[in-house]
Amino acid sequence: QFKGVLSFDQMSTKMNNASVLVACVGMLVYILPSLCFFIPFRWEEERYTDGVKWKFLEHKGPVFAPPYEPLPSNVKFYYDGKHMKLSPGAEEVATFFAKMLDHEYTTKDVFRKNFFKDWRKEMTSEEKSKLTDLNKCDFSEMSEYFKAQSEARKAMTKEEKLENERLLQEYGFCIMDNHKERIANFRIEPPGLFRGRGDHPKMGMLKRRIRPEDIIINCSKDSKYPKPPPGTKWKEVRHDNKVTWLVSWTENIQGSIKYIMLNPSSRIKGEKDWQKYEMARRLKKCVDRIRAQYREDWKSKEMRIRQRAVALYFIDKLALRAGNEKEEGETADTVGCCSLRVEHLTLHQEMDGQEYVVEFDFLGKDSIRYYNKVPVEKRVFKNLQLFMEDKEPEDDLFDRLNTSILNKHLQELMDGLTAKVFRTYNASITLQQQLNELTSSEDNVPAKILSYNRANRAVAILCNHQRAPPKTFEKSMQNLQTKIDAKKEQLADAKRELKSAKADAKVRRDEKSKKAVESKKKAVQRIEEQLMKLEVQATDREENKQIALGTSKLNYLDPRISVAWCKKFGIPIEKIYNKTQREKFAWAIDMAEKDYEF
DNA sequence: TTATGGACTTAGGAGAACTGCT
DNA sequence: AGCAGTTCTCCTAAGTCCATAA
Repeated sequence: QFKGVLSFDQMSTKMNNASVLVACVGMLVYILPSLCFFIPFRWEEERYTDGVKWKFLEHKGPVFAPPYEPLPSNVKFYYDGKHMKLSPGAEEVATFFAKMLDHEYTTKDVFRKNFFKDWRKEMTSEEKSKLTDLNKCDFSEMSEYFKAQSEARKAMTKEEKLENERLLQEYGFCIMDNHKERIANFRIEPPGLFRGRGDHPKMGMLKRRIRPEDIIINCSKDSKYPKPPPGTKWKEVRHDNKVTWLVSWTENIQGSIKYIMLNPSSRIKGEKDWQKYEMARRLKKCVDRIRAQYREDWKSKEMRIRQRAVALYFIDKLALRAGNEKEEGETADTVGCCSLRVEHLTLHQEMDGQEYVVEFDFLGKDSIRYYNKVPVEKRVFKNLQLFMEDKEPEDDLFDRLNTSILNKHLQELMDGLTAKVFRTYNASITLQQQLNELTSSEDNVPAKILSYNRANRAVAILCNHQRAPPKTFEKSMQNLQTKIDAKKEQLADAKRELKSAKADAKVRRDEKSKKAVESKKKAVQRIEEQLMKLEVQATDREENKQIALGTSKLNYLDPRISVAWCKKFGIPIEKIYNKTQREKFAWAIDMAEKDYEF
């Protein structure tokens, strides 16, 4: 259905309404084959088939990390209390460690062990024989030096900004099929020490410097190829128009490939984003059938089918991720639905007055903890007991299931359906329902925005999008409360003044005192509004303490729902989406009318 | 059937930039 | 102007899912 989508070429430039209309009609038409003769000829040339992503691609290549600058001779390194001059290679790696000294992970055993092992590889044989114990290394002068440097840099940011702007203009854009597009990450990742998330077995390892010889360039044959820095060569220049990346290289920690790709505002990303939400809307149409199906499958004679059905129920109900298998010892120990282990669930026949409660406790993506107590249907509960029978805690809960089996099944239920579509679907439908429930047209703008944030928050909670509470949270809450108290006093004063003005006006009965009453009334009103705004702010912030709204907003919520909501309730779109977000969602902003339904 | 590679989306944190207040 | 607090942008790790090889 979504193969060879229509061009969004109008998205990168400023769309005019007429072309948007054409685009919308075009899309609609593409979805309804019966109207195929309607496909405007102008799309013909830009609609690709067979996985072709572009016809023309030209760019300037990546920006490399600045070369290493040796430390000034007065910044010293000490081993066992004695000054020691390091070779340039060893010194560079030492500075990576020194820059992280304030961070907790430099105290972790695994980090130190990995770092020291990789550092020794960069040492001269003489250094290697001398430096045998990391605990005897003193990086503090280096650390101080870098702190001073970053202070100094703050003072001269003007020139730096200018240089950054120049680099952006020169390397930050490419031409893809007649359009100048912003590149997302045109800078090559600088060398440093790898910091995994959570309990990562490779934390502290040396991430090596990427050279032109490591780089594969992708561009069209008939474009001006990017030039490698003088005296160097690219690893390869290829012309693969079945992929969207411009530059790639292999990273040395996991051996995986890294890419330079386009910004979310680009046609190629926007189009994909739109397809994602269209897929979720297709799921909406058949989700009832699928739910009925998996409930039926809970009773299956076959264990693998029961497991599949229970896993799918979790993915649907709890918005869990699919849960691919991971290579042990290569990454932090995290799981998703299909990779859940027995130790991650506790079954409670009865808990807090509810029957059949499942307690989940596991680390998910980015080692974020998922903790939830969920009442489930009796049949699910019984199945879980069955799956857990005679197993060790570290055994797989779904031993007859993996993501590939699950996705194959989903594919049969609906063309193009995979596990992650459920997350998108449930997130978007939740936003829409919550907005319908929470928004009142009588509310003023800040109250409506609070409702929006609450709807957004419901989704973030569903998807378990957490953040570390800001370090200054308690204090800033207190400050806000102080402000509110002050405002309340101010309001009381204003009310008193209004009262006396009224009394005054009753006695005097002249124009001047009437006017005074009016202006006092206005003042009271204004202060009331300000107070209300502050209180709303406080509520919003308190509720948001540990919740990250950004991820769902950016990746799970069909932007057309938000755009429609803004139009319906007269909220300026700027209150919901900042500049970057508006660029990313340009297609939705121009497409969705106030009656859009997900 | 499983393992591996490849391409792409999704994720939270760090630091820069901005805003509003005194 | 300077500061504190908030918001935005950048960074890159960590997922998903598909294709292909063994």
